[in-house]
Amino acid sequence: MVERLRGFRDFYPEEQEIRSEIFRKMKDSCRQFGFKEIDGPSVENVELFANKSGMEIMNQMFSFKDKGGREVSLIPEFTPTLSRMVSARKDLVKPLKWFSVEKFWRYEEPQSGRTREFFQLNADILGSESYLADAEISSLAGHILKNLGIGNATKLKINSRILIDRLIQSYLPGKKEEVYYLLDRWNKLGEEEVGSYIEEKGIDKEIITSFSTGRILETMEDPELQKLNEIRDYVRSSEAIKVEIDLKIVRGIAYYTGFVMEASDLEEKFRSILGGGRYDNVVAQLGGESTPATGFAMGDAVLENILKAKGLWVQKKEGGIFLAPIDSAGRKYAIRVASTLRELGLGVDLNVMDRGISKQLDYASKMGYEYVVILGESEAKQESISLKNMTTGEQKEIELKNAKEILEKLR
RNA sequence: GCCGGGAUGGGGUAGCGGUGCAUCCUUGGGGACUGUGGAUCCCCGGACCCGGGUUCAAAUCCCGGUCCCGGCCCCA
Repeated sequence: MVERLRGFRDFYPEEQEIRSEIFRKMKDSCRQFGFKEIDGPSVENVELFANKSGMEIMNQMFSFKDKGGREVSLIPEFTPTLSRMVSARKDLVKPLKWFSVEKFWRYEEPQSGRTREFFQLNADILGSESYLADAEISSLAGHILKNLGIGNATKLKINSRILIDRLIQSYLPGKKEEVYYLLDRWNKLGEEEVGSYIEEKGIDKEIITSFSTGRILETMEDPELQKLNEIRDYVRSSEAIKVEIDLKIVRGIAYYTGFVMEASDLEEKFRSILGGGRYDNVVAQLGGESTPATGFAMGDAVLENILKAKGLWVQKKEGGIFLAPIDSAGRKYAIRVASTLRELGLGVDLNVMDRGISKQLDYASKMGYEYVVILGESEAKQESISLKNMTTGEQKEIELKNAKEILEKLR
Protein backbone atom coordinates (compact mmCIF):
# COMPACT_ATOMS: atom_id res chain seq x y z
CA MET A 1 0.00 0.00 0.00
CA VAL A 2 1.18 3.50 -0.75
CA GLU A 3 1.73 5.45 2.42
CA ARG A 4 0.59 8.93 3.14
CA LEU A 5 3.30 11.53 2.71
CA ARG A 6 5.28 12.53 5.76
CA GLY A 7 3.82 15.47 7.63
CA PHE A 8 0.46 15.29 5.86
CA ARG A 9 -2.83 14.34 7.44
CA ASP A 10 -6.00 12.46 6.53
CA PHE A 11 -9.22 13.75 7.98
CA TYR A 12 -11.84 11.06 8.50
CA PRO A 13 -15.50 11.94 9.08
CA GLU A 14 -15.30 12.00 12.88
CA GLU A 15 -12.51 14.52 12.76
CA GLN A 16 -13.56 16.49 9.74
CA GLU A 17 -16.82 17.28 11.46
CA ILE A 18 -15.01 18.86 14.40
CA ARG A 19 -12.66 20.67 12.08
CA SER A 20 -15.43 22.22 9.98
CA GLU A 21 -17.20 23.38 13.09
CA ILE A 22 -14.05 25.12 14.33
CA PHE A 23 -13.46 26.84 11.00
CA ARG A 24 -17.08 27.89 10.95
CA LYS A 25 -16.68 29.55 14.35
CA MET A 26 -13.54 31.35 13.25
CA LYS A 27 -15.23 32.63 10.11
CA ASP A 28 -18.32 33.69 12.03
CA SER A 29 -16.19 35.81 14.34
CA CYS A 30 -14.47 37.48 11.41
CA ARG A 31 -17.77 38.33 9.76
CA GLN A 32 -19.09 39.72 13.01
CA PHE A 33 -16.16 42.11 12.95
CA GLY A 34 -16.98 43.23 9.44
CA PHE A 35 -14.25 41.24 7.73
CA LYS A 36 -14.84 39.85 4.24
CA GLU A 37 -13.72 36.43 3.19
CA ILE A 38 -11.23 36.07 0.37
CA ASP A 39 -9.30 33.20 -1.15
CA GLY A 40 -6.27 32.88 -3.37
CA PRO A 41 -4.25 30.37 -5.34
CA SER A 42 -2.42 27.52 -3.67
CA VAL A 43 0.49 27.87 -6.05
CA GLU A 44 2.42 31.05 -6.75
CA ASN A 45 5.50 32.07 -8.65
CA VAL A 46 8.49 31.59 -6.31
CA GLU A 47 9.55 35.16 -6.97
CA LEU A 48 6.66 36.32 -4.89
CA PHE A 49 8.32 34.75 -1.85
CA ALA A 50 11.89 35.41 -2.84
CA ASN A 51 11.25 39.14 -2.67
CA LYS A 52 10.12 39.28 0.86
CA SER A 53 10.64 36.19 2.85
CA GLY A 54 14.36 35.65 2.88
CA MET A 55 16.33 32.44 2.72
CA GLU A 56 14.78 30.55 5.57
CA ILE A 57 11.38 30.33 4.01
CA MET A 58 12.81 29.56 0.60
CA ASN A 59 14.40 26.47 2.07
CA GLN A 60 11.11 25.33 3.50
CA MET A 61 8.97 25.66 0.43
CA PHE A 62 7.42 22.94 -1.69
CA SER A 63 8.77 24.32 -4.96
CA PHE A 64 8.85 22.77 -8.40
CA LYS A 65 9.03 23.64 -12.05
CA ASP A 66 5.72 23.56 -13.85
CA LYS A 67 5.30 22.28 -17.39
CA GLY A 68 5.93 25.74 -18.76
CA GLY A 69 9.28 25.82 -17.02
CA ARG A 70 8.17 28.33 -14.38
CA GLU A 71 9.58 28.04 -10.89
CA VAL A 72 6.51 27.82 -8.69
CA SER A 73 5.76 26.91 -5.11
CA LEU A 74 2.90 25.83 -2.93
CA ILE A 75 2.19 28.82 -0.73
CA PRO A 76 4.00 28.74 2.64
CA GLU A 77 2.22 31.84 3.97
CA PHE A 78 -0.49 34.22 2.98
CA THR A 79 0.95 37.72 3.16
CA PRO A 80 2.66 37.70 -0.26
CA THR A 81 -0.54 36.58 -2.00
CA LEU A 82 -2.53 39.10 -0.02
CA SER A 83 -0.14 41.88 -0.99
CA ARG A 84 -0.28 40.82 -4.62
CA MET A 85 -4.07 40.84 -4.57
CA VAL A 86 -4.16 44.29 -3.01
CA SER A 87 -1.59 45.71 -5.42
CA ALA A 88 -3.48 44.39 -8.42
CA ARG A 89 -6.62 46.34 -7.63
CA LYS A 90 -6.35 50.08 -7.27
CA ASP A 91 -10.07 50.61 -6.97
CA LEU A 92 -10.47 48.91 -3.59
CA VAL A 93 -12.08 51.05 -0.92
CA LYS A 94 -9.88 51.36 2.15
CA PRO A 95 -9.61 50.15 4.76
CA LEU A 96 -9.76 46.55 3.63
CA LYS A 97 -10.75 44.07 6.28
CA TRP A 98 -10.14 40.65 4.84
CA PHE A 99 -9.85 37.12 6.12
CA SER A 100 -9.23 33.71 4.67
CA VAL A 101 -8.88 30.13 5.81
CA GLU A 102 -6.56 28.26 3.54
CA LYS A 103 -4.11 25.43 3.35
CA PHE A 104 -0.40 26.15 3.46
CA TRP A 105 2.67 24.00 2.94
CA ARG A 106 6.10 24.11 4.50
CA TYR A 107 8.75 21.46 4.23
CA GLU A 108 9.81 21.16 7.86
CA GLU A 109 10.32 18.37 10.34
CA PRO A 110 6.90 17.46 11.70
CA GLN A 111 6.48 17.71 15.45
CA SER A 112 3.91 18.71 18.01
CA GLY A 113 1.78 21.50 16.59
CA ARG A 114 3.56 21.39 13.26
CA THR A 115 2.79 19.55 10.05
CA ARG A 116 3.87 20.03 6.46
CA GLU A 117 0.39 20.89 5.34
CA PHE A 118 -1.76 22.99 7.60
CA PHE A 119 -4.69 25.33 7.67
CA GLN A 120 -4.32 28.90 8.69
CA LEU A 121 -6.74 31.68 9.34
CA ASN A 122 -5.41 35.02 8.18
CA ALA A 123 -7.12 38.27 9.13
CA ASP A 124 -5.75 41.60 8.03
CA ILE A 125 -6.65 45.26 7.87
CA LEU A 126 -5.01 47.13 5.01
CA GLY A 127 -4.94 50.83 4.38
CA SER A 128 -5.01 52.08 7.95
CA GLU A 129 -1.94 53.30 9.79
CA SER A 130 -3.94 53.97 12.90
CA TYR A 131 -3.37 52.03 16.09
CA LEU A 132 -7.12 51.56 16.00
CA ALA A 133 -6.60 48.97 13.30
CA ASP A 134 -4.10 47.15 15.53
CA ALA A 135 -6.59 47.33 18.35
CA GLU A 136 -9.39 45.96 16.20
CA ILE A 137 -7.20 43.14 14.91
CA SER A 138 -6.21 42.24 18.48
CA SER A 139 -9.78 42.39 19.55
CA LEU A 140 -10.79 40.04 16.76
CA ALA A 141 -8.07 37.62 17.78
CA GLY A 142 -9.41 37.64 21.32
CA HIS A 143 -12.97 37.23 20.14
CA ILE A 144 -12.09 34.20 18.03
CA LEU A 145 -10.34 32.49 20.91
CA LYS A 146 -13.32 33.19 23.11
CA ASN A 147 -15.70 31.89 20.49
CA LEU A 148 -13.65 28.70 20.32
CA GLY A 149 -14.11 28.29 24.05
CA ILE A 150 -10.52 29.04 25.05
CA GLY A 151 -10.80 32.72 25.94
CA ASN A 152 -10.11 31.82 29.54
CA ALA A 153 -7.33 29.42 28.71
CA THR A 154 -5.28 31.79 26.59
CA LYS A 155 -3.80 35.26 26.75
CA LEU A 156 -2.83 37.87 24.25
CA LYS A 157 0.56 39.52 24.52
CA ILE A 158 1.24 42.72 22.66
CA ASN A 159 4.30 44.83 22.03
CA SER A 160 5.75 47.35 19.63
CA ARG A 161 8.94 47.07 17.67
CA ILE A 162 9.22 50.85 17.72
CA LEU A 163 9.03 50.89 21.49
CA ILE A 164 11.53 48.14 22.03
CA ASP A 165 13.91 49.71 19.52
CA ARG A 166 13.76 52.99 21.43
CA LEU A 167 14.47 51.21 24.68
CA ILE A 168 17.41 49.41 23.17
CA GLN A 169 18.78 52.64 21.76
CA SER A 170 18.54 54.40 25.10
CA TYR A 171 19.70 51.63 27.38
CA LEU A 172 21.55 49.00 25.36
CA PRO A 173 22.77 50.75 22.20
CA GLY A 174 24.27 48.54 19.52
CA LYS A 175 22.80 45.37 20.96
CA LYS A 176 19.59 45.15 18.98
CA GLU A 177 20.13 41.74 17.49
CA GLU A 178 21.23 40.20 20.79
CA VAL A 179 18.35 41.74 22.72
CA TYR A 180 15.81 40.51 20.17
CA TYR A 181 17.28 37.04 20.34
CA LEU A 182 17.28 37.03 24.10
CA LEU A 183 13.79 38.40 24.65
CA ASP A 184 12.31 36.07 22.09
CA ARG A 185 13.72 33.02 23.88
CA TRP A 186 13.66 34.33 27.44
CA ASN A 187 11.21 31.78 28.84
CA LYS A 188 12.46 28.95 26.71
CA LEU A 189 16.09 29.29 27.62
CA GLY A 190 15.75 29.40 31.39
CA GLU A 191 17.64 31.48 33.89
CA GLU A 192 21.00 29.79 33.53
CA GLU A 193 21.27 30.03 29.80
CA VAL A 194 19.99 33.59 29.83
CA GLY A 195 22.65 34.44 32.37
CA SER A 196 25.49 32.98 30.38
CA TYR A 197 24.28 34.61 27.18
CA ILE A 198 24.11 37.99 28.90
CA GLU A 199 27.62 37.58 30.18
CA GLU A 200 28.96 36.43 26.86
CA LYS A 201 27.44 39.37 24.99
CA GLY A 202 28.21 41.93 27.66
CA ILE A 203 24.62 42.98 28.27
CA ASP A 204 23.64 44.69 31.51
CA LYS A 205 21.62 42.15 33.45
CA GLU A 206 19.70 44.73 35.43
CA ILE A 207 18.48 46.47 32.31
CA ILE A 208 17.60 43.42 30.25
CA THR A 209 15.67 42.03 33.21
CA SER A 210 13.72 45.24 33.51
CA PHE A 211 12.83 44.74 29.82
CA SER A 212 11.70 41.17 30.28
CA THR A 213 9.61 41.93 33.35
CA GLY A 214 8.28 45.15 31.85
CA ARG A 215 9.44 47.10 34.88
CA ILE A 216 11.18 49.57 32.60
CA LEU A 217 7.77 50.71 31.35
CA GLU A 218 6.51 51.80 34.73
CA THR A 219 8.31 55.11 34.67
CA MET A 220 8.40 55.58 30.94
CA GLU A 221 6.63 58.34 29.04
CA ASP A 222 6.40 57.59 25.35
CA PRO A 223 3.79 58.10 22.64
CA GLU A 224 4.30 54.57 21.31
CA LEU A 225 3.75 53.15 24.78
CA GLN A 226 0.67 55.30 25.03
CA LYS A 227 -0.74 53.69 21.87
CA LEU A 228 0.08 50.27 23.17
CA ASN A 229 -1.74 51.03 26.41
CA GLU A 230 -4.76 52.10 24.43
CA ILE A 231 -4.71 48.94 22.35
CA ARG A 232 -4.53 46.94 25.55
CA ASP A 233 -7.46 48.82 27.06
CA TYR A 234 -9.43 48.44 23.84
CA VAL A 235 -9.04 44.67 23.93
CA ARG A 236 -9.65 44.56 27.66
CA SER A 237 -12.94 46.34 27.34
CA SER A 238 -14.15 43.72 24.89
CA GLU A 239 -13.82 41.26 27.77
CA ALA A 240 -12.94 38.36 25.53
CA ILE A 241 -9.45 37.52 26.66
CA LYS A 242 -6.60 38.46 28.97
CA VAL A 243 -4.23 40.91 27.38
CA GLU A 244 -0.94 42.36 28.51
CA ILE A 245 2.01 44.30 27.20
CA ASP A 246 5.03 42.05 27.01
CA LEU A 247 8.36 43.33 25.75
CA LYS A 248 9.48 39.77 25.17
CA ILE A 249 7.18 39.51 22.15
CA VAL A 250 9.38 40.58 19.28
CA ARG A 251 8.42 37.92 16.71
CA GLY A 252 11.10 36.62 14.44
CA ILE A 253 9.80 37.99 11.18
CA ALA A 254 11.86 40.75 9.71
CA TYR A 255 9.02 42.65 8.12
CA TYR A 256 7.14 43.76 11.21
CA THR A 257 7.38 47.51 11.53
CA GLY A 258 5.69 48.33 14.81
CA PHE A 259 2.90 46.64 16.66
CA VAL A 260 3.35 42.89 17.22
CA MET A 261 1.23 40.36 19.04
CA GLU A 262 1.06 36.75 19.99
CA ALA A 263 -1.37 34.53 21.88
CA SER A 264 -0.62 31.40 23.82
CA ASP A 265 -2.16 29.12 26.41
CA LEU A 266 -1.84 30.49 29.94
CA GLU A 267 0.75 27.92 31.02
CA GLU A 268 2.65 28.31 27.73
CA LYS A 269 2.83 24.57 27.38
CA PHE A 270 2.25 24.77 23.67
CA ARG A 271 3.62 26.84 20.86
CA SER A 272 1.96 30.18 20.29
CA ILE A 273 -1.50 29.74 18.89
CA LEU A 274 -1.47 32.88 16.78
CA GLY A 275 0.93 35.63 15.87
CA GLY A 276 0.93 38.83 13.91
CA GLY A 277 1.60 42.50 13.77
CA ARG A 278 1.97 45.56 11.62
CA TYR A 279 3.79 45.28 8.32
CA ASP A 280 3.57 48.67 6.66
CA ASN A 281 6.24 48.09 4.02
CA VAL A 282 5.43 44.69 2.62
CA VAL A 283 2.92 45.68 -0.04
CA ALA A 284 5.26 48.35 -1.38
CA GLN A 285 8.19 45.95 -1.32
CA LEU A 286 6.25 43.62 -3.53
CA GLY A 287 5.74 46.38 -6.03
CA GLY A 288 2.41 47.72 -4.92
CA GLU A 289 1.44 51.14 -3.71
CA SER A 290 2.58 51.85 -0.19
CA THR A 291 -0.17 50.36 1.97
CA PRO A 292 -0.06 50.19 5.74
CA ALA A 293 -1.21 46.82 7.01
CA THR A 294 -1.75 44.90 10.19
CA GLY A 295 -2.95 41.37 10.76
CA PHE A 296 -2.43 37.97 12.26
CA ALA A 297 -2.40 34.31 11.37
CA MET A 298 -3.63 31.36 13.36
CA GLY A 299 -2.75 27.80 12.42
CA ASP A 300 -4.91 24.78 13.05
CA ALA A 301 -2.24 22.52 14.56
CA VAL A 302 -1.53 24.33 17.84
CA LEU A 303 -5.19 25.18 18.16
CA GLU A 304 -5.92 21.48 17.97
CA ASN A 305 -3.33 20.81 20.69
CA ILE A 306 -4.96 23.30 23.02
CA LEU A 307 -8.54 22.31 22.30
CA LYS A 308 -7.66 18.69 22.97
CA ALA A 309 -5.91 19.61 26.21
CA LYS A 310 -9.03 21.49 27.32
CA GLY A 311 -11.36 18.67 26.33
CA LEU A 312 -13.01 20.80 23.67
CA TRP A 313 -12.03 18.65 20.73
CA VAL A 314 -15.31 16.76 20.65
CA GLN A 315 -17.91 15.86 18.11
CA LYS A 316 -21.25 17.49 18.40
CA LYS A 317 -24.04 14.96 18.85
CA GLU A 318 -25.99 15.49 15.72
CA GLY A 319 -28.76 12.89 15.82
CA GLY A 320 -30.29 12.27 12.45
CA ILE A 321 -32.66 9.75 11.00
CA PHE A 322 -32.05 6.29 9.62
CA LEU A 323 -34.62 4.53 7.46
CA ALA A 324 -34.76 0.80 8.01
CA PRO A 325 -36.96 -1.11 5.55
CA ILE A 326 -37.60 -4.71 6.45
CA ASP A 327 -39.19 -6.16 3.35
CA SER A 328 -39.58 -5.39 -0.33
CA ALA A 329 -42.75 -3.32 0.19
CA GLY A 330 -40.88 -1.41 2.86
CA ARG A 331 -37.95 -0.79 0.56
CA LYS A 332 -40.12 0.79 -2.11
CA TYR A 333 -42.00 2.81 0.44
CA ALA A 334 -38.76 3.90 2.09
CA ILE A 335 -37.63 5.73 -1.03
CA ARG A 336 -40.79 7.79 -0.92
CA VAL A 337 -40.48 8.48 2.78
CA ALA A 338 -36.84 9.45 2.33
CA SER A 339 -37.55 12.01 -0.34
CA THR A 340 -40.50 13.40 1.61
CA LEU A 341 -38.32 13.94 4.66
CA ARG A 342 -35.38 15.23 2.65
CA GLU A 343 -37.66 17.83 1.09
CA LEU A 344 -38.11 19.17 4.59
CA GLY A 345 -34.38 19.65 4.76
CA LEU A 346 -33.80 16.75 7.10
CA GLY A 347 -30.72 14.60 6.87
CA VAL A 348 -31.98 11.13 6.09
CA ASP A 349 -29.85 8.02 5.79
CA LEU A 350 -31.38 5.07 4.03
CA ASN A 351 -30.29 1.47 4.32
CA VAL A 352 -28.37 0.31 1.26
CA MET A 353 -27.37 -3.11 2.52
CA ASP A 354 -29.10 -6.42 2.23
CA ARG A 355 -29.70 -6.67 5.95
CA GLY A 356 -32.30 -7.64 8.48
CA ILE A 357 -33.75 -5.34 11.07
CA SER A 358 -31.38 -6.46 13.78
CA LYS A 359 -28.23 -5.51 11.91
CA GLN A 360 -29.82 -2.31 10.67
CA LEU A 361 -30.53 -1.23 14.22
CA ASP A 362 -27.01 -2.19 15.15
CA TYR A 363 -25.66 0.01 12.37
CA ALA A 364 -27.93 2.95 13.20
CA SER A 365 -26.88 2.73 16.81
CA LYS A 366 -23.18 2.72 15.99
CA MET A 367 -23.59 5.65 13.64
CA GLY A 368 -25.26 7.64 16.38
CA TYR A 369 -28.61 8.19 14.75
CA GLU A 370 -31.25 9.58 17.04
CA TYR A 371 -34.20 8.03 15.25
CA VAL A 372 -34.77 4.93 13.21
CA VAL A 373 -37.81 4.77 10.99
CA ILE A 374 -38.89 1.17 10.49
CA LEU A 375 -40.84 0.56 7.31
CA GLY A 376 -42.60 -2.58 6.13
CA GLU A 377 -45.65 -3.72 4.32
CA SER A 378 -47.98 -2.55 7.05
CA GLU A 379 -46.55 0.97 7.15
CA ALA A 380 -46.62 1.17 3.38
CA LYS A 381 -50.31 0.28 3.33
CA GLN A 382 -51.27 2.74 6.02
CA GLU A 383 -49.03 5.59 4.87
CA SER A 384 -47.42 5.60 8.26
CA ILE A 385 -44.02 5.14 9.81
CA SER A 386 -42.78 3.36 12.90
CA LEU A 387 -40.56 5.85 14.63
CA LYS A 388 -38.07 4.49 17.11
CA ASN A 389 -36.21 6.80 19.44
CA MET A 390 -32.75 5.30 19.78
CA THR A 391 -32.01 7.02 23.06
CA THR A 392 -35.10 5.90 24.94
CA GLY A 393 -35.90 2.85 22.87
CA GLU A 394 -39.50 3.99 22.60
CA GLN A 395 -41.34 3.33 19.41
CA LYS A 396 -44.64 4.42 18.01
CA GLU A 397 -46.46 4.23 14.75
CA ILE A 398 -47.56 7.56 13.33
CA GLU A 399 -49.04 8.78 10.09
CA LEU A 400 -46.53 10.09 7.61
CA LYS A 401 -48.31 13.45 7.50
CA ASN A 402 -47.91 13.90 11.23
CA ALA A 403 -44.40 12.52 11.16
CA LYS A 404 -43.32 15.49 9.11
CA GLU A 405 -44.24 17.87 11.89
CA ILE A 406 -42.60 15.81 14.56
CA LEU A 407 -39.40 15.25 12.64
CA GLU A 408 -39.20 18.77 11.34
CA LYS A 409 -38.28 19.86 14.84
CA LEU A 410 -35.10 17.85 14.50
CA ARG A 411 -33.73 19.97 11.74
C1' G B 1 18.99 19.88 7.88
C1' C B 2 20.31 17.86 12.97
C1' C B 3 19.17 14.88 17.67
C1' G B 4 16.25 11.27 20.89
C1' G B 5 12.33 7.31 21.26
C1' G B 6 9.19 4.05 18.54
C1' A B 7 6.88 0.70 14.45
C1' U B 8 2.83 -6.72 15.41
C1' G B 9 -4.45 -7.35 11.57
C1' G B 10 -8.56 -0.95 10.70
C1' G B 11 -7.79 0.45 16.34
C1' G B 12 -5.67 -1.29 21.14
C1' U B 13 -2.32 -5.23 22.52
C1' A B 14 0.66 -10.41 23.97
C1' G B 15 5.08 -12.60 22.35
C1' C B 16 11.20 -10.07 22.41
C1' G B 17 16.02 -16.27 19.03
C1' G B 18 13.19 -22.16 18.00
C1' U B 19 8.48 -25.65 21.59
C1' G B 20 0.49 -23.66 19.13
C1' C B 21 -1.53 -22.58 12.31
C1' A B 22 1.60 -15.32 16.08
C1' U B 23 -2.25 -13.96 21.65
C1' C B 24 -6.46 -11.43 23.40
C1' C B 25 -10.05 -7.42 22.95
C1' U B 26 -12.30 -4.36 19.50
C1' U B 27 -13.72 -3.05 14.60
C1' G B 28 -15.49 -4.93 9.63
C1' G B 29 -18.53 -8.72 6.67
C1' G B 30 -21.93 -12.85 7.03
C1' G B 31 -25.43 -16.51 9.34
C1' A B 32 -29.15 -18.06 12.92
C1' C B 33 -32.93 -14.48 13.29
C1' U B 34 -38.89 -14.36 8.24
C1' G B 35 -41.45 -6.91 12.08
C1' U B 36 -37.96 -4.87 17.17
C1' G B 37 -33.31 -9.67 18.93
C1' G B 38 -29.41 -1.64 18.56
C1' A B 39 -29.58 -8.75 22.47
C1' U B 40 -27.27 -13.52 22.26
C1' C B 41 -24.70 -17.43 19.80
C1' C B 42 -21.86 -18.98 15.59
C1' C B 43 -18.77 -18.33 11.11
C1' C B 44 -15.38 -15.45 8.03
C1' G B 45 -11.71 -11.69 6.67
C1' G B 46 -7.49 -9.16 8.40
C1' A B 47 -0.79 -8.05 10.97
C1' C B 48 5.04 -9.05 12.55
C1' C B 49 7.04 -1.31 8.18
C1' C B 50 10.65 -2.19 3.86
C1' G B 51 15.54 -4.02 2.28
C1' G B 52 19.98 -6.29 3.53
C1' G B 53 22.93 -9.14 7.16
C1' U B 54 24.14 -12.61 11.56
C1' U B 55 22.29 -17.67 12.70
C1' C B 56 20.94 -24.50 11.71
C1' A B 57 16.72 -21.15 13.12
C1' A B 58 14.70 -14.05 13.19
C1' A B 59 8.44 -10.64 14.79
C1' U B 60 12.51 -11.29 18.28
C1' C B 61 19.74 -9.65 17.26
C1' C B 62 22.74 -6.03 13.80
C1' C B 63 22.86 -2.27 9.71
C1' G B 64 20.38 0.96 6.18
C1' G B 65 15.81 3.17 4.60
C1' U B 66 10.64 4.69 5.34
C1' C B 67 7.00 6.40 8.51
C1' C B 68 5.20 7.92 13.49
C1' C B 69 5.99 10.61 18.27
C1' G B 70 8.95 14.30 20.52
C1' G B 71 13.08 18.06 20.63
C1' C B 72 16.58 21.65 17.99
C1' C B 73 16.57 25.30 13.92
C1' C B 74 12.66 28.38 12.32
C1' C B 75 7.83 30.08 12.92
C1' A B 76 6.08 33.92 7.68
